[in-house]
Order: sequence, then C-alpha cells, then structure tokens
Amino acid sequence: MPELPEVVTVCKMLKPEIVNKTIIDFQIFYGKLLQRPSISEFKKKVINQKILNISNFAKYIVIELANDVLISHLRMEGKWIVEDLESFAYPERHLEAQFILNNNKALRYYDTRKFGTLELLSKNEYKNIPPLSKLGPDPTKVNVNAVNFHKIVTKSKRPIKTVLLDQSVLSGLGNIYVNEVLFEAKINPNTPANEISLENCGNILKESSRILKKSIEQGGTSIHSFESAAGVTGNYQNYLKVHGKSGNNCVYCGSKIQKEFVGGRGTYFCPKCQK
DNA sequence: CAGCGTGTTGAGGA
DNA sequence: TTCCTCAACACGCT
Repeated sequence: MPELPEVVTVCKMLKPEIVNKTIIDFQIFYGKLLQRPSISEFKKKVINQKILNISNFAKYIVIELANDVLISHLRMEGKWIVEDLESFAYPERHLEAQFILNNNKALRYYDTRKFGTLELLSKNEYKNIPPLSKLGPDPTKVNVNAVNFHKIVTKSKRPIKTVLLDQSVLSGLGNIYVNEVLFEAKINPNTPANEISLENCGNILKESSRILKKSIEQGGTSIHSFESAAGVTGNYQNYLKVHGKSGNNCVYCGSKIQKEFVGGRGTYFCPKCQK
C-alpha cells in the first residue's frame, strides 16, 4: 500500500486522535510484527506512556512517547487506525496488535500480508541506528544537492530505476512514484545509473520532490489496499500518467505506454519519450 | 491454477 | 571485498 505520501497521510490522520493520549494496555496477535524488544519488555515499557507526537521519517512512522520512540513500517499493506474498542474496520483475523488508549479507543495495526514492522527504540539513538540510519535524503524534506547525488548514483551500473528504489540512495520513492518520476524526467528506466548525466540527476530530484509533494497534497494514491484510515482515501491515482497505464496513449506524444519488468518490479514507460 | 503486487532484507553468486 | 540478483516474507485478487 504505502509509499511516502501515503505514510505522511496516515500520520496526519492519526495525529489528532492519538497525541496527548496515554497507552493503558498493549496486545499483540502476530508476534513477528514486533522486531524488538521482547513482547514482555515492550509491554512493560509502553504501558502508561503518553503519546507526544507522530510524524514520518521517510516511509517509517515515528511515534514519540514520553520516554521512547515507536518505529513502524507498513511495508505493502500495513494500516494503523484508531477505532472504538468494540468495532473493527477490517477482518479481525488481520488485526496484529493494538494499543489501548485512555479514551476507550484503540490504536490498531492491521496487515493482510504481514510484512509490516514495529519496534521500540530509545529517543537518543533511534536516528543513529538501523533502520533509520541507513536512509538517504528525503526529497520532500531536504533540498538534495545534485552534484552529490550524481556522484552516488553513478557509482552503480544497475538500472537507474533500481537505484532510485534503493532507500539508502534517496528515501521516499516507491514503485508507483519512481515510474512517474522517470516518465516526467524522460529517462528510460533501464538506463545504467552510471550513464545518467548531472543534468538528469537534477531533473530526477526536481520531479521526485514535485510529484511526492503533489501526492501528499492529494492525500496519497489509492490503489490496491491503501486507505489512510477507515473510509479515507487519497486522490493521486487520478494524476498518474504511466503507472498501471500499459496500452494507454502517452500524454505527451501519443505512443502506447509499455510495461516490462526491471529489477523484478512492474515498470511502465513511454518508449518514445523515454529512450 | 498461475501470476502479480505498494517494500525490504538476507543469502548466495559473480 | 564489493556489487548485484533474486528468493522470501504472506495473502488476496485477477
């Protein structure tokens, strides 16, 4: 489900519902969700802590508690939702964990495919240890220097699309948006990264920032299973120009959009505009 | 029934 | 050693 704009949307939706609430209990139904610490230690630490803030760090959700920090990654289909204790927005069999809050509501985690993660880290080190420490710059938050970016990108001979999906190079692009970015920058997804010019690196950065920010304004993209909260969906799917559009006419030249696989991921592009 | 998917990691090979 | 590819994770949908 979520790429960066969807994660930002989830944080915005949850913020007014959880900030200043206190966790009074925690239950977990799918043990592999929790990376660290152990379930018993996690429970002991988390109960009675007040929630101070929620924000995204690239595609990770960071929930700041009074003493510690919760880090969650939704991977493909994870969903955090605040619900009344007795109601369930999704099939209960996909409910993996819940924080009971002090207002008779629960902050719940559902995940159909069970790829998502949750961990509790200390406030002073969470940015300096994996997974957050390994992330490259987030183009929606930082003005990435094109010369530095070009130096890093051109170290690899892998297809440029694969390199852009590597979160240690640039954080925030997922498969949907990388298809859109390369289309707007008019770069073939299979181009070896070491052949990308400085100018094109600049274009990639410019389009990444522009497209991700526009999608954030639209509340993200609602395809497959994305819902930022029960019943709330984004609109960016209405702005997609190539992702999922094989056979459609290119909006710039009219050629048929093609699909192929690059690095094992579905890749959509215009064969004429993206030589 | 087979193939596909919004993400990431670890194993194994070059 | 470094770089890279690909299977694996798990499940619903076409």
